[in-house]
Amino acid sequence: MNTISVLLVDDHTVVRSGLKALLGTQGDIAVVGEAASGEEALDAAHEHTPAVVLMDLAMGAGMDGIEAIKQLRQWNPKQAVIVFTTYDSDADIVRAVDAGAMGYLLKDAAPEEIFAAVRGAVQGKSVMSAPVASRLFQQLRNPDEILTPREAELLSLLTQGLSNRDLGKRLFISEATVKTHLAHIYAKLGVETRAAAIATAIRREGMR
Amino acid sequence: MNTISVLLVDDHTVVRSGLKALLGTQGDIAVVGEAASGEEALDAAHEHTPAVVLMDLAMGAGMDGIEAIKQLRQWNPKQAVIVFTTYDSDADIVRAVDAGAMGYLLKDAAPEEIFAAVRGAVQGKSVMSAPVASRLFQQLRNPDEILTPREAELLSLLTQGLSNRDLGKRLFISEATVKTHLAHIYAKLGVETRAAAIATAIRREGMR
DNA sequence: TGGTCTCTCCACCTTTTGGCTGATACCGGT
DNA sequence: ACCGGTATCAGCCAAAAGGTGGAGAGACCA
Repeated sequence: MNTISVLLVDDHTVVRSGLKALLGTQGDIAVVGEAASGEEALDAAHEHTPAVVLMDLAMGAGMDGIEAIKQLRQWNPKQAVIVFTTYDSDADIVRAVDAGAMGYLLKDAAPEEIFAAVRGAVQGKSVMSAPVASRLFQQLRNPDEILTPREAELLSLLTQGLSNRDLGKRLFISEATVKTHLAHIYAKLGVETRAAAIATAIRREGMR
Repeated sequence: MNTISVLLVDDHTVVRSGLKALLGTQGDIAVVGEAASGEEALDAAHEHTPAVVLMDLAMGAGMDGIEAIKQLRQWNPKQAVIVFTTYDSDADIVRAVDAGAMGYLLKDAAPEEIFAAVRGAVQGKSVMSAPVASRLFQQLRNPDEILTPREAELLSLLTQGLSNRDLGKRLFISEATVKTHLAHIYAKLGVETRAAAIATAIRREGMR
């Protein structure tokens, strides 16, 4: 059996060494490189061509994890990337999967889970922590059930092409509140601009 | 027969006096007020409650004609408004009709045409200059045939929620060019934001 | 040849959005 | 009595979008 080359990407040195030690216990897994930022990750991936990239989403400065995943996959569409992060926000999961992540592990995952994810990734299998999987599943089934009534109301008006100012007037709330609601809506829909939110909402049937 | 009260709105004094003299020759038409801006128009309309408002679309400072029409109609939904302007751009026509204009005359219209428009307006009839009518008709029949191929291409990508930068990259043109195309698209669709353009485009069937 | 249309680009300026942080308040369930 | 979710608002800052006006190149047609 071939050994699986792994690239670790995390801005915390301690996490990297911990992972390295952990993965080192497995005969068929070898850490071939480390990176502390998205930029470094790209360089390292080009240099070492690892079979699997284990990536933290939250990175201090520069390119964030999502962007790094996108670019990794752009450079090599077959690159297996596993997200290994502390948080399990709905939006992050969707965006990571969207960007092309093969797996999604929380940092409190059991060692066996991590090994399984790495081995699965090289075979094209998607492995994710149980809580993550259930969230993703729920999200895919009824994506907007998670919007609060107020948010849905706003989204509906948004599809009419109203500006923040107009939305505020229409709903008798301040522009600041409108912005807050919008930020929440974007996060839940997994988009980052009002344009994309409108496109998503309208195509999501019924809202036309 | 009752005399028809008319409010003139135009930022050019000469145009107002010319119109006033012209309308004065008709026994059944009386100019009851004049305004040089959108704001003044609203005040004057509240004060004089004219049967018909003759409004120039292009007004130097402050509220533009379209907005003035909207507000006039909001205050009194039965207010008859006739647009009396120099230009006959497609977008202006659509937007004015949308805002609730009863008629649309070009400034080179024959006196009889103007009289007819005023008399027609109080009866709820829509009167417009021939060239304007034909444009409007064409626009209503196939609203996007007027988009150039390149513009249609851009609009299609726009509905995917792309940013100007992304659009530029995708089409191999500069962001400046993207903005130019967008401005043209907005004008042709009769909207003023990308959000509204997306909503319009997607709902316009087929583009989903 | 001259006019019109389309596509391309630029600079300058204003307004709108979006990201981030933090705060208050009400409700409902543990 | 405390906590999580919802809804409300503020201020600051950076990025994106929109408005205006101008300009050149190529196509096409009268």
